Amino acid sequence: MVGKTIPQHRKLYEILRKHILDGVYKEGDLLPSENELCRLYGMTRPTVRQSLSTLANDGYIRKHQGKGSIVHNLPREIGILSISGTTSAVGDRNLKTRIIKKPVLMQWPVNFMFSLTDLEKESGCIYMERLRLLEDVPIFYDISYIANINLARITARQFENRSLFQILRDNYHIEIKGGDQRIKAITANSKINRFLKLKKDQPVLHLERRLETNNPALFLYSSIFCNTDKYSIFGRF
Amino acid sequence: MVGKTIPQHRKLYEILRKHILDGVYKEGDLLPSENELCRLYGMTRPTVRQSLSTLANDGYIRKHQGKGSIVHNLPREIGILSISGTTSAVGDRNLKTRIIKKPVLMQWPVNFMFSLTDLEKESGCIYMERLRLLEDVPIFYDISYIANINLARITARQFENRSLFQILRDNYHIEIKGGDQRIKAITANSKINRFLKLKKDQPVLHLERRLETNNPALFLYSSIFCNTDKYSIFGRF
DNA sequence: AAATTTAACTTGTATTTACAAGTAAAAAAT
DNA sequence: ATTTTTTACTTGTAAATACAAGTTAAATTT
Repeated sequence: MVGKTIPQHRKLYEILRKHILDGVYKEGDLLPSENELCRLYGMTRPTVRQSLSTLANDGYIRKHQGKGSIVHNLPREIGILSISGTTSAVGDRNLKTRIIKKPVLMQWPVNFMFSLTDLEKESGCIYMERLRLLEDVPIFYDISYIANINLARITARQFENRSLFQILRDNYHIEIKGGDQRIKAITANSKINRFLKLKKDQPVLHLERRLETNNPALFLYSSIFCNTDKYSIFGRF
Repeated sequence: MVGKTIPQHRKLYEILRKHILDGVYKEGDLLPSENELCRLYGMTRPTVRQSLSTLANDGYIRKHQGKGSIVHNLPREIGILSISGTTSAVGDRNLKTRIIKKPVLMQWPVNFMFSLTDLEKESGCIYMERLRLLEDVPIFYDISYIANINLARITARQFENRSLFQILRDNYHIEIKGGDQRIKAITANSKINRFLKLKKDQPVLHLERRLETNNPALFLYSSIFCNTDKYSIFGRF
């Protein structure tokens, strides 16, 4: 029932993306030509072109008419601007998660940062707070809100060092489709200051994000406080 | 010589985009189906699909298999995250530009924020500083750097209340193709403080951007300080 | 009346074919 | 030797076709 066939263009996308990330194709390299990829992977050109188009959109390559597709695998730093989750952005390697408040079911806050649908308001809100550490240095303080729509037993699950996205995907078949966010520079309150181990009056990046999922009624909200002293937030467009 | 034919899929993209921005299709509306667009504009489905795919990538619509393409024209606030220039992002209406330092040709700063090619280093750098005001409130302090490559007489041009991108497009046929940026929350120095009329110790958003153009050797660099007290930086992904 | 099935839509995937346009290097002419 | 032209690549655009898969509402059955 869950077993869906993965389209060919997606397969090739994943293969090429992995090769780029693994360094098989390096920054500035030309990818094999479209016709060559057709031969190599037994696909037709429109299919290959769809893979390359997605790669270009995601910033992994840049296409040049008459020349080819050039790898553009910049160091991504903390790329949470264009990529869905903190985990996939940084790369799971050195990012640890510490749960500050375990997920609980509660009412939505008054004057919530985004406007909510009636269904969301009725369903109530699953709330949690997590601290994300990069090489044992606290970088993100992450407050998450999800409407309690078809998420049975979620408050009982194990969140430690596991991505929220991963849990939603594995247990509830929920995928992130896109979203939008607002960014501000603020002075943190004492609680954020304590958790992020900030110096006095150190400015903090504040992100308010609304993520859309494959369930049109279900959104993920998060309020993220980010220490940008050592690391930058990085994005491509 | 400059007159290039615009592809059909691009034409349809522009038409639909304009209709969305003008409110012909409103937030939540279904666009005409792909087959209907084929009939309406005399194109085949792959061509129509290319237009819709670009619209979806740019965040104007969201596609749903079996349902259709749904308009997704959120208010974009100050969307300089995903859109190329400050002007196009905010909408030219209320954004004024005040020149602080007129463009001059100079050497690149030592320890420049991005790594430069040898050609860029040799060419020297066109430097300028501008203040951007939204409804007469200073919002952005914008420091721009461009390599002096085929930009004859640029230091003599009129920049007041004209987008840098517009000048480059109109006079030099340079288009922005993409780019990347880093974002930090910082405490501004006294100069930035003065121009942005900040309160004491008010945090400021700092963006360092590198924009790529249709000339593979030419990049636009800018260091932008942004007062996010009243407005947020906005982005879609 | 309610539940189920069917039919008529929608977008998604994929192939095949053809030519246009840009790039770069080899070949030819100067 | 240098310049120009040709050639052989590359990606871009576009059409015609076919079927898969998701959605919705009408038709049918229960």
